[in-house]
Amino acid sequence: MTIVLASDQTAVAPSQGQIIRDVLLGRLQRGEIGLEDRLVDTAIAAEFGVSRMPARDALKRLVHEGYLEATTRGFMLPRVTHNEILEIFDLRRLLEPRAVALVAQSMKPAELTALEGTIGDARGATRAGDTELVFKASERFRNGWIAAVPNVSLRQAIQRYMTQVQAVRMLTFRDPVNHPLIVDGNTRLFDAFANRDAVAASDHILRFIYEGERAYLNAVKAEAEEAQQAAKSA
Amino acid sequence: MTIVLASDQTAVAPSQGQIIRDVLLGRLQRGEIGLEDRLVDTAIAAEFGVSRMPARDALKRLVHEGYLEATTRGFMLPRVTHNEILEIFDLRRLLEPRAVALVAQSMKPAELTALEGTIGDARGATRAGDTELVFKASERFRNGWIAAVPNVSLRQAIQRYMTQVQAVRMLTFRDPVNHPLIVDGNTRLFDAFANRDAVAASDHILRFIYEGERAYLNAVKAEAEEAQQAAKSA
DNA sequence: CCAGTCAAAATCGTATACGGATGTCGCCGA
DNA sequence: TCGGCGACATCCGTATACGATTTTGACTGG
Repeated sequence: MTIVLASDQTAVAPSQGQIIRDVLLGRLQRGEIGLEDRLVDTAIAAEFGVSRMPARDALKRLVHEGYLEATTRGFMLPRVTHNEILEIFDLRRLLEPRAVALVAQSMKPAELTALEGTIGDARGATRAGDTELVFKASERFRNGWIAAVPNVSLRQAIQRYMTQVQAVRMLTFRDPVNHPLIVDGNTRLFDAFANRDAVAASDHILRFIYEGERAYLNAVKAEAEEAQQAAKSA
Repeated sequence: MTIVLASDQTAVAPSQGQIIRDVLLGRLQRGEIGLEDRLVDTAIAAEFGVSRMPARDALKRLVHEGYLEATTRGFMLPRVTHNEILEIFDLRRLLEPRAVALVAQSMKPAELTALEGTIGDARGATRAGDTELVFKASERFRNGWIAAVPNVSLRQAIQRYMTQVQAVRMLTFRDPVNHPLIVDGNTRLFDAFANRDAVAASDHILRFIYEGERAYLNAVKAEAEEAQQAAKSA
């Protein structure tokens, strides 16, 4: 897999700010930055051995990309509202069926093989009951097919809300009941890719998104009940 | 109309960079910056009476928003490729039918009245043959309904590609044949809004986008033939 | 012991400065 | 006269520094 930049083909010399931004984005996407963490430019600068400017640059860019939120005291993860999450499910239903259809028609054997590996990993991890690994494998599967979306604008539109999806995903993953649903959904999607069946891919992802929404709503309900129980017992 | 910021409710003190960015964006959207113009941070800084930092900040933000392109020698208008334009038409067909359907169901009387004004302006300008005014009115119509999209995430996804749409629109507007098509399309869409007819709104915008794509392809073909003519006569 | 006030720390936004890369222009030779 | 080469100008990225604002924490008075 070659490194592909956002909009250009020749990467002469990525600036420090760019490098830092990429590293931070990786951490954000891997969930290494918690809701309570505050990212401060001076700290980032010290870590990377540069001045505040490239660090600030990276932070401001991440804010603009929607990955962070600027506060009066450092940069933090944006607080995603319940409503926003429902909006994003709606948006996903518009974009992703077409995206996977295009992928099904254009996927190269090498990409297919890479995806197959993540499916196997997820299956193994589910049997072993390793939540963390199921999560990682499913994330790699998703990132894999998104990277294969041939319509660049469509791909970028999908990637915009990836962090929020990631957050929701982390919530629903806490209930192991959802693990087989996710693995099965991914498997069906993969089979559609392998068969170059664009229609099946669309149908599967749509069903998958609806299932994800239901799982999210269940998780929210469970959390609310839990809070109520705690309040009652106190 | 109250001033609503991108993501927050309280505007304590917009930074210089923010102000400059807004001013430059206005110029870009009004077409005051040509394809050959190079925006340089020192010049911007001098114009606004600040240092390079806020100017650079504004420029980099505009780059990230897709309004500008960073070169080794200043910031310029991005060169949108033919392929990218076709991709965006595809994306529009996915997002905008749903968006206008939601608008049709949720539009407030005040917003409707504002849109009605732009329709009237466009009709008048078409009769008068004033390309510039038709363009402006149609732009205000589009911005008007986009602002009324209740799903914030969906709205932002649409706004992301607005500059590119704007560029294409400017190209197709050069042929007055397209003016009545545009005005009629907007009128049909407006009627659907007025009748709260979500289905009709979806259908109209979809047809409108297809017409837009055809007009774009015709404009490209016409341009190519023109270039050929010029080459032959030379 | 608690509340109010004020000072200090933290952090952001901006200013100024320097080095490096890249494009441009003029000069020189064929 | 035209092409190649080198010095200069331009502009970007980054470093360092300073003032403003907001939060935190301690100190004092009730």
